[in-house]
Amino acid sequence: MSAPPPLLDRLRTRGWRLTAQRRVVAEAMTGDNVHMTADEVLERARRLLPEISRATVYNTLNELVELGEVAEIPGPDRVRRYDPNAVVPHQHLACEVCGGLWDVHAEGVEALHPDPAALGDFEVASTVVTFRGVCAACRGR
Amino acid sequence: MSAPPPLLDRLRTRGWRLTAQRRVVAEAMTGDNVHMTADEVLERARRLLPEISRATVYNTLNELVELGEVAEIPGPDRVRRYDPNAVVPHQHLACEVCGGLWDVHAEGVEALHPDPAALGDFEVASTVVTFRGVCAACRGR
DNA sequence: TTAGTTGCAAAGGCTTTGCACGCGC
DNA sequence: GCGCGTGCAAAGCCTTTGCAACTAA
Repeated sequence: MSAPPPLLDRLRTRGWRLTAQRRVVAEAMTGDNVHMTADEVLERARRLLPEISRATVYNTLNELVELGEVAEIPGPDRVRRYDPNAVVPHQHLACEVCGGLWDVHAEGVEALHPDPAALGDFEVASTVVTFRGVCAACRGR
Repeated sequence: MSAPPPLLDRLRTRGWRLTAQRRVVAEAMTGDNVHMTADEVLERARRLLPEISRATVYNTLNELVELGEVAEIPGPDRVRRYDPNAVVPHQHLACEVCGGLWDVHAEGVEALHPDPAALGDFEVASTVVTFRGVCAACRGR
């Protein structure tokens, strides 16, 4: 059925100061199965607002991450990717060759718990599951 | 009791060309101090062989990863960490504040499988599970 | 011998920062 | 008007690379 409220609506509600740049970044992040690098976000944002700067895209992405609206995904390469779908729990397929990322669902994630003995005073906030391997495109090469 | 399965022996068997530098990197990776950054490996290696260069440490670590003897762990920060324990499956606790990593074991990892419908032609090689949160030391601040 | 390894320094790629100007509220 | 947001360029950090000298097998 209906998805959670659009990113921009959620942000407005939270009193986020709205500028053309921020709107455009949020718009660039909208959509399904989107896992863009900061550079890809910049590229998309520039189609809507050509004067936007790289620094602003980085600033805005970092804020969205801090607000918990967007998730930062560490992948096999060192490039950060951003997942607008932070609200809906899901897992990822990560290609070790091209660094690409795709959403996937897996069962049993909630059942995973670290051994309490080894946990000590570590406070777990989230469980990240990633299936690493090689994507179809990279296998063809 | 029995000596740990020496990384160096495995490598020799595989026809790895053995140099002082490589031996020292392998030694630096041995032990319980298990999730070092390249810089930390360099520091330890230098205690044993002061002339070793940073580039050689990077080269050697990358080789060990390619050989499957060491695992590269992507964390919340962009710094790569190296896990000599690649042979024994285990999971990690990752501190989002300081970037620290600790081994932990969790049950049910083998039972995780991505939804085949979304998998397509992606070939899964391994399943990575990380519990993200805040470590005891960082919570104290 | 000789192919593979090392060290140095420089380059590379991604991200952050300092500061002056501009704009939403 | 005030204070936060933006843009630019430069710096920062981690990692890789080019190349000449060296060395294990």
